[in-house]
Amino acid sequence: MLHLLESRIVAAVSQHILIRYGLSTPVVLEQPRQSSFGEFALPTAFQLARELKKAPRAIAQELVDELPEIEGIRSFEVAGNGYINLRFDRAAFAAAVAAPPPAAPTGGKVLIEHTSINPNKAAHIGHLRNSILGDTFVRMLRAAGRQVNVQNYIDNTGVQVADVVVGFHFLEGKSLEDVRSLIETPRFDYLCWDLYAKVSQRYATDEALKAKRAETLHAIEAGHGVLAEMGALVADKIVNYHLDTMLRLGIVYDALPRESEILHLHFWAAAFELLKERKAIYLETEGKNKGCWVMPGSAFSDHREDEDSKVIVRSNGIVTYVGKDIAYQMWKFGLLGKDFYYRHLRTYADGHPLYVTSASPEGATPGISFSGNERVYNVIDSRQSYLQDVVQAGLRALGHPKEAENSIHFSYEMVALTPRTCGELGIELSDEDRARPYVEVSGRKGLGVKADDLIDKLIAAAQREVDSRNENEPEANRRQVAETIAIGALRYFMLKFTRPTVIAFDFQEALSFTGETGPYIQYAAVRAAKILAKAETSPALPADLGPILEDEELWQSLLAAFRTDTALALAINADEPAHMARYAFQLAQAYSNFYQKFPVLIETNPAKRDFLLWLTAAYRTQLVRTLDLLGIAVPAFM
RNA sequence: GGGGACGUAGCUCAGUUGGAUAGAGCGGCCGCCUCCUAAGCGGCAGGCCGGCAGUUCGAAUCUGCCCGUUCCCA
Repeated sequence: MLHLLESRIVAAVSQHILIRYGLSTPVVLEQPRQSSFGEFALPTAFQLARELKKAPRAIAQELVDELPEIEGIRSFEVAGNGYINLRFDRAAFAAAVAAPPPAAPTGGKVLIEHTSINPNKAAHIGHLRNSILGDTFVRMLRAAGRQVNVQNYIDNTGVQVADVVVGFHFLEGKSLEDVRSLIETPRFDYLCWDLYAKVSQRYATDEALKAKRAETLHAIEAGHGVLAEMGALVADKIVNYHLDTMLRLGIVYDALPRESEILHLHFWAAAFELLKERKAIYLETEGKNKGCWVMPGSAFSDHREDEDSKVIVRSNGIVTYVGKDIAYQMWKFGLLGKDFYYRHLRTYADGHPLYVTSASPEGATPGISFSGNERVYNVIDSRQSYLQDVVQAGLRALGHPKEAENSIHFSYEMVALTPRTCGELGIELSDEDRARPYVEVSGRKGLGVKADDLIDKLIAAAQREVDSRNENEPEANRRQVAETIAIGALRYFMLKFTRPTVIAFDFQEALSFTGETGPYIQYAAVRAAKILAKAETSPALPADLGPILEDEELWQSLLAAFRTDTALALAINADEPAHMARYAFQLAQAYSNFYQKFPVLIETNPAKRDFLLWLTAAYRTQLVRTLDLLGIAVPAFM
């Protein structure tokens, strides 16, 4: 609604400036710093001042005198040294906001790929940031009417899986049958976590073991033999663990594209031919990269010379990860001329299916494709930005500038640990590390906080709070509420930081449920629900709003309740879920203020009571909706 | 050596794309439950927006050069 009014103002003012001054200055609307200044401010006079060579204030006065009437706006006035402040027609705004128009679907297919954890060990907090960011952005885009598919890429044939197989087979002498029974034991993913760390450490001193690594990797890539079977068993089982962990956070997927199918369906071979044909890569004939197929450095970076070329195919004929990534990215846009087969893997509780890729039509569901997207978001941490640049350059060199433009590296900084938290976890730090602001999580060193452990710890902390406040509620309900609060706390914590900010993870901070946290926002929604449940009447807007809305505080409360669409548009435009999280907190703050100042149920003026109840319902709706965008549910009680 | 990100209150971070008196949470101090849930609300204290120069009517925001932290590529 607010959004609609904004575009109406922008259109009217731009039109006026074009006619009056013959200028097509972009009109910007701001929210005034002080609410007493009005609902919107136009800094347009400042922008015009330069071109018109007149004082901003004089231009502002001219505009105010001459601007036509705009539906929904009560007044314009000059303020400060040239601002134009706008005030709404309050009753009209309330009436319009009570009956909002439905959002229309827009745009083509969008693909978001997130999570993409190596299937060789349990997920950790760094992975949680990835998944929560990706999932939240999916929710935001869908709410804005976009058609979004969600993928979780599975590198089931990579070195990390190979390392765990090396551990089982060569270090511990386990047979295929041993592993087959081992994967059914509880917390197999934790067992792999430790084994992976152990193998990684061992490589440093054990050359013989390290030699087994390449052998194992080749066997897994080829896809047959005992080592390959063992790798498949491990990877499939760990993927299941990851899916379950993410499901605890309400995160689901549409498809799991796997590296094994990218290999077996020869995606790279098709891409290689195209890259050669379009001269995107060339065969190096001298220097250190002699015999390699390389992409010139100038193709992917303004600051690089051609000598800084990136090797795509090594001189021994082995393709690098970037090469395979280019092929895969081409598939995402439907530029490869190849597709996977898709096999049904599981059905989520809401009935929506999850597919995994397959190399043959046997057992596949016909008529499905996740290829051919218009826009692709890859949620990957910022350490990969160099490689993502190369992938993007690959598309450009192949003659697909539009697809390169629509390849978005949705990057974010890592989650590290504070030295204090390392201490709490019993991780020994060097003096050098202790002096650092944060310590990087490392799977190789087994250094990190496992996702499920963190979730369990959060639930336990929430459970203590819930139990102490709600003795009379049945235990099952209290458990349910504790889980909802824990997930709310975790998701909000991961979302409150903007993407380029390194999160120095600290248990004390993450376990806090007061202040700027998920539970604070949930609490606001619960309080509103309680009032609505206790009220005898159902909320309805009273006929005569005039006198009620003259109360400045009430008017500000009403305004604050209806900024969701504007906030969503801004957050999507900035590719920044943190903006949405921030808005959710501000909405909850606005409601908490309203709650404190205006006791609804004891209000004696009937019209005012109706209005307060109606506004409570409005806040409740907006809070639930905004929290849903963040993937946070509202508990039944708190 | 080259490139990216960051530097804002004691701590952790926002800052709507260059606008009015720089904000929030935590921590500290003071206050508010006879009244819809105190996981809440109000108040106070706390700032050379890393430094210097420049662009602009106007800079935390843009440009250049330094200093510091960090990631990546060699």
